[in-house]
Amino acid sequence: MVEKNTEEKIIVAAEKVFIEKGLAGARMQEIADEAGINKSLLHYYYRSKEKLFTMVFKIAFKTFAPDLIKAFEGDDDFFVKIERFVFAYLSIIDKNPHIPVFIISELGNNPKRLVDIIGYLDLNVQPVYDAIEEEIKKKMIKEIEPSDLIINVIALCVFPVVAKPIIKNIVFKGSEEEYKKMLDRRKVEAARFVISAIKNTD
Amino acid sequence: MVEKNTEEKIIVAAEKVFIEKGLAGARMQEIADEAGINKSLLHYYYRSKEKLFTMVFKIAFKTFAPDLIKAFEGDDDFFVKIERFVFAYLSIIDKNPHIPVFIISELGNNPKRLVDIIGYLDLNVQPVYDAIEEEIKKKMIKEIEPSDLIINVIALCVFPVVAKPIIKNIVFKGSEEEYKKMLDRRKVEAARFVISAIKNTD
DNA sequence: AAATGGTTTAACCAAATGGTTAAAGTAGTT
DNA sequence: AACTACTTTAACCATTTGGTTAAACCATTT
Repeated sequence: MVEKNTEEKIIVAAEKVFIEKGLAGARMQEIADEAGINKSLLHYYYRSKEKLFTMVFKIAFKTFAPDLIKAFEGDDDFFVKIERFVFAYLSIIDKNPHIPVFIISELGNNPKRLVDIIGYLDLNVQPVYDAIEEEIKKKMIKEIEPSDLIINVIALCVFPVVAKPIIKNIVFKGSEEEYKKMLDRRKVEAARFVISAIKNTD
Repeated sequence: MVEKNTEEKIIVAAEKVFIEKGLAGARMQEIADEAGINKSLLHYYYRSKEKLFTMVFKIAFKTFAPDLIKAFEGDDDFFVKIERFVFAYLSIIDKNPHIPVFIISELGNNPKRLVDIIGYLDLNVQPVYDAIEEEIKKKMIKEIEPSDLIINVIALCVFPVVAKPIIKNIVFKGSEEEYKKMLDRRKVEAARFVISAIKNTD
């Protein structure tokens, strides 16, 4: 048991409830219960549901904005960079498997929310674009739109987790074990798949 | 204006509202308004919100369960099958871009819902597995777990749509046009990417 | 003309919900 | 001892929400 102050306890509880039920489905009482406090105190710290939600959402989003830029700087081989990124990103997802669905759901209900957040994080994808274009110029990889490549890499990481119920039940006939094995395999195989797709064979 | 009976009008209206707001966020009054009827009549046809939602969800899910089996039967070249599937599936998504997020969201909130549905649709993925394994045996494609390949193909189709707000705002800096161009490109490029990844070069 | 099934109106209800208020208690600080 | 910040209790409130009921209306069919 780690001692936590009330503010933190509330955030942790709110995260849990919001991620599980969404903004509309979550109840302030449930968040208070989960935090082991009462509703009055909850409102004492965070004036409204909307404000509390916004905090939680921002935290969740920050956790998941992949640090693409960081992964792609440095002198390492481009393919090694991809391998490292996929492994790192899938490891984060492993630890927080419900966050991607949460973000996608709430952004689906209210895409405007993102506009506020973008300001806080400075996400400049240009360096990654440049790195990809350089590899193309050097004929190390095939011609591809940089944005397409980025989207593909992230898709191969995120989709298996957001579609878990479907994949687990239809592809793996309900086996949690088979599903987990697939996710684990993917930490290496997703990068292999991508590299194999773009590597130049001239 | 096509004349519709009330039952249909309700389903159409319910689809719209549920997809937009989710189960918890949708209001029966709003559905009634959208259908141009009153709440009494709404309950006259569909006794409860939950029942109406279940109907809508099943319809949405059916629309989106990709007909993998159909796409992979026949004598055509395996790579042509992939190309055809990707094109067809992305075209369906084009026409109903909000359904994937809807399914993922609601399944995230209540994964049990899927178990009911699976009975209705007979989804046997075995033939697709077999087809993939045969290609591997014939050394036409590289070694890959069939389930991984299936997941990858669908990920490359679905993810760009479910993550639209993020992709549009971060990758394409808010440009709807650039985003749409990417989706269109993908109808051909996603298959190219996959084929390039798995084609054997021995 | 009577019966039928769909439709409207409008009032109604119980429960839930986000949020408030006020008064009292507690622990540490000055 | 007084002050401060945090915490609890518990009552309270306005609004919303899913759902019901009953009476009347209307068009078609019998």
